[in-house]
Amino acid sequence: MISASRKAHIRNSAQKLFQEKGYAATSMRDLAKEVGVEAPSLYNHFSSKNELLKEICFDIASQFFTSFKTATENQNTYSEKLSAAIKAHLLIVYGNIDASTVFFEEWSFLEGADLAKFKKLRIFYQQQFKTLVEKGIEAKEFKNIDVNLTAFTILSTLNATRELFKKNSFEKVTEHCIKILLNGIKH
Amino acid sequence: MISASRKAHIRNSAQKLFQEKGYAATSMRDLAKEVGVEAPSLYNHFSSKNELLKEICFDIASQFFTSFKTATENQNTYSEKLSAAIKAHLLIVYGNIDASTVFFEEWSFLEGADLAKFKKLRIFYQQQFKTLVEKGIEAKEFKNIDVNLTAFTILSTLNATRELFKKNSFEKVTEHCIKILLNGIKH
DNA sequence: CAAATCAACTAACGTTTGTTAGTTTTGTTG
DNA sequence: CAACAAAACTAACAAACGTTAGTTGATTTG
Repeated sequence: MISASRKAHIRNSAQKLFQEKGYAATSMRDLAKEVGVEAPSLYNHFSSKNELLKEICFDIASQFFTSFKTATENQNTYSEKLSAAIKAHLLIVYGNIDASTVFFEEWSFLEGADLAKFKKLRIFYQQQFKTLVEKGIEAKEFKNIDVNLTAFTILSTLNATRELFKKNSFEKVTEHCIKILLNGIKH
Repeated sequence: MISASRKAHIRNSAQKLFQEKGYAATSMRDLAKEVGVEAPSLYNHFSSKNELLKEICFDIASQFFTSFKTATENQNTYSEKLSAAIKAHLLIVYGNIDASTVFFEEWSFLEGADLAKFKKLRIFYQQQFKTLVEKGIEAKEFKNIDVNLTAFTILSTLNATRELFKKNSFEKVTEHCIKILLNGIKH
């Protein structure tokens, strides 16, 4: 049981509990019990409860960014780019349901500079979707709809899919989201 | 300062704080400070912290149900019924942003029988939207899409609008939601 | 094999938590 | 205005909180 995997195991347990009960309602003793250890032992791996949250949030954030970039850069039309971005986003959610939930629901418990930095990342990610919609409108691929509202709607729909993946396959959910969201905006 | 309005004032403060910081992270002393009183005084009006949450959640739930019913029963087509239901839902959200947020985000902190009852209400409300979509498909007004996924998508989009109302008018958001959501499913 | 590092442990700290008990003040009503 | 009820107060409770200190046993490294 080497150090890296132990740390990862603790983080996985934290993701699970934060997702299940929320950050504030999860105590370090709850987490310790889940890991199978006494609470103070956790501090050999993480300096604080909030650092645990920080690592979870920023790690998955970077996955969303990477996935978005590689998915969109190899597409031609904005319709295709948006489809690819949606699919890429959902792939990360599907593969990291616990962490995604923490990312969407618990980030507000980040503190100080971490919180500020996280907010900026979030806005920037949303901006990427907004830009896609904007350029799609310019290219006459999309209807002339409100860009802010549309980008927001797309992301909030995607974020809600965590719930759907419990009972539906990745393919089915993805297909449905792309269909619903793109039909609403395409010419 | 009569009893009823005092109680309402406490509940409003609780809604605000629960929405802002979450139920678990809001202490009775936080709430007391917001109300302008000492913590034990709150127990003259509510028997526990959880009862406060219960009243908030079930009160707004009944508003959603009433609003849905009166909105849909006077419409002819399923397209119109769904539009009316969306608008009715958004009207409640718009008029009760704090309570709606608590309803959507903090209900899981309900305890025992309240929690079980609330879950049933939630499923039933979702079922109403599902039925609307189902009948719309039967009547050939809507495409032959997955009913569960569609009902879920509609509601999660509507629930996310809390955020939008901070920067956009009721009319603009409502119009946008109806357009996006109905265009995605109409023939 | 000794030295050093790592990761667990127990004990305990100071705070904050929801809540109760008992008392005093405020406001209403006969 | 006296009597009563409503709603505030102070003091305090036991439990749970995040975290620190100091120690012990296991594992890795020179």
